[in-house]
Amino acid sequence: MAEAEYWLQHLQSNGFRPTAPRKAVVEIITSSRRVLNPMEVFDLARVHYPKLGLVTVYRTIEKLEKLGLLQRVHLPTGCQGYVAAYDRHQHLLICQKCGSVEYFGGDQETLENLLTDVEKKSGYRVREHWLQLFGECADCRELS
Amino acid sequence: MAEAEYWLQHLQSNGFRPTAPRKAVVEIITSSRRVLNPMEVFDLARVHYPKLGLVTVYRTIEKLEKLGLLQRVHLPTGCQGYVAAYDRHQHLLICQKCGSVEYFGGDQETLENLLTDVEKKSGYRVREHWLQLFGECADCRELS
DNA sequence: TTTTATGCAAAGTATTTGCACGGGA
DNA sequence: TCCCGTGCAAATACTTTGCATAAAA
Repeated sequence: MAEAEYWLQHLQSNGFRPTAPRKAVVEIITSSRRVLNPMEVFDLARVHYPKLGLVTVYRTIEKLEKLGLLQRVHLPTGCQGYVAAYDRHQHLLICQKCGSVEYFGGDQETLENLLTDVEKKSGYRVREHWLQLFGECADCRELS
Repeated sequence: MAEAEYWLQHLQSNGFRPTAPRKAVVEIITSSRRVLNPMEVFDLARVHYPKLGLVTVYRTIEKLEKLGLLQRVHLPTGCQGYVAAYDRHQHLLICQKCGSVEYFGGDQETLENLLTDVEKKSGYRVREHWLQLFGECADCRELS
């Protein structure tokens, strides 16, 4: 639970109190390999902290996102999913079977070449990019 | 308005009637260079067809999306935007100033190399991908 | 003791559904 | 005439806000 500890310290050093409800939310999110939406976080965190309110989940997610700890993820099925942000970019690799999410570094140079190429052809100045890949993770491929 | 005609024929050949409300919706969407959400489509289409109801906009969008004519676009600001689908992929180039959207072909080989590289490193089997670029279009760059 | 955080309830917002009427085939 | 499509109203789902109480500093 080291990651959760770190998040709580991060909250604290930004003037937010590391309370029990926030701890419950943070622990669920940091220990999940999947994208979770607010209701899922609520249901999971409530097991450990039954008094938790859904509103607190929303408010905690909002703060974590602003601090850059949490990243919102857009999926074909919905856009209120969140995962721990290990990168500023949405360079995600999402398993369509088990829902697990991971970041990939990829070949930075290849991607930059692609962006430069598009800039030349289109006349755009590219400032940001989202790249998300969907497929089957190694574990799910083994099982099938 | 050739594109709108084509969409209406497409609707018709799939058993849906080319009615006046649908025509109003289709004309707005096919003539827009920007991503539009259902309410924007409603407001714009209503100018030409005042009796239009918002529900019909939702239902028409749903049909157009299923037929593959319309594609839902996820943006940082929201996920209920739609643009004409000229490609199965979300290879979009979006202007952060004027909101205009275009598709880019890019260098297919470069992208495929990138995906293959990620597959090797991660053990994933990649089935789909989304690539969206955000920046400034040529017109907006000129103006600034 | 002071200030922030919480949970409930209520208010907004966005989207979908039920249904009687209207219009295309 | 028949059936699909429409718009209204109501229902539903999701998210935010107001406020009195509770908990942290």
